[in-house]
Amino acid sequence: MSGVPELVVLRLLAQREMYGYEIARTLKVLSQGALTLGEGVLYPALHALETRGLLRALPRQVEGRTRIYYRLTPRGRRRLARLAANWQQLSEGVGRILGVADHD
Amino acid sequence: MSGVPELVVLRLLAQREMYGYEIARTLKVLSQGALTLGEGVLYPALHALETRGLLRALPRQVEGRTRIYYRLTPRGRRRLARLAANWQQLSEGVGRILGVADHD
DNA sequence: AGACTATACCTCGCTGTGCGAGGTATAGGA
DNA sequence: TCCTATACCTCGCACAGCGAGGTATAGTCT
Repeated sequence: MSGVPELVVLRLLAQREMYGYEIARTLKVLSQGALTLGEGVLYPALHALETRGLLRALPRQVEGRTRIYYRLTPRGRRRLARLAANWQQLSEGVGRILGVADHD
Repeated sequence: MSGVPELVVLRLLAQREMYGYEIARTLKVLSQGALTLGEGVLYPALHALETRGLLRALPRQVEGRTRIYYRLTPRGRRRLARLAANWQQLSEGVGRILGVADHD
């Protein structure tokens, strides 16, 4: 399947550590609304990524609320590279098919 | 989700009518292997699209074998337009996220 | 004749993703 | 007091995607 949520989460965390709610907001802004991860997608995804050893969780108290920051592990970084390459391929493949003008 | 199989099938059929096996081969070639629809994906997808009125089936006998050609209906054409636009948005959104150099 | 490959269709059943809906709790403004 | 924003969470459904397997014909090679 697409694996888009996993891909974009890893990509954001490759730049700097972020917490869940922040990731959701950032994705919405960056993609200009084209890619909105609901919390029912995001949080389970983060937990799965952590369990699989691609992220490390760093809980912190900020202004009376708990934030769980996530940081990419080396394995996570490798995984990101693979997923990004896959996406690139898929994206180009689909683009090529959408773009065929007339092809015997 | 992505809906990529549906999208590319509709796109191919928007050019000319094709039969299942041909669609599979064509996709493989056009996408340069990046997008291979297994028969377990393709045939059920074609049936679903026909049931939903997006395709019309045209069985023909060719050299002793049955081929089922599919042709896009007007509804199918409209559906394709919507899916293509969605894909464009998603693709650009993901691209923007993957491409962020440094953002703070 | 027998075996194998390519063409051409099909179904069944699993897996896992994606997702909405709902739930908890704190801080702060109206 | 109530509502909104922040910040986390889980449950359970729906459904796509996919492999594996099955049928049948035509042609080729041995």
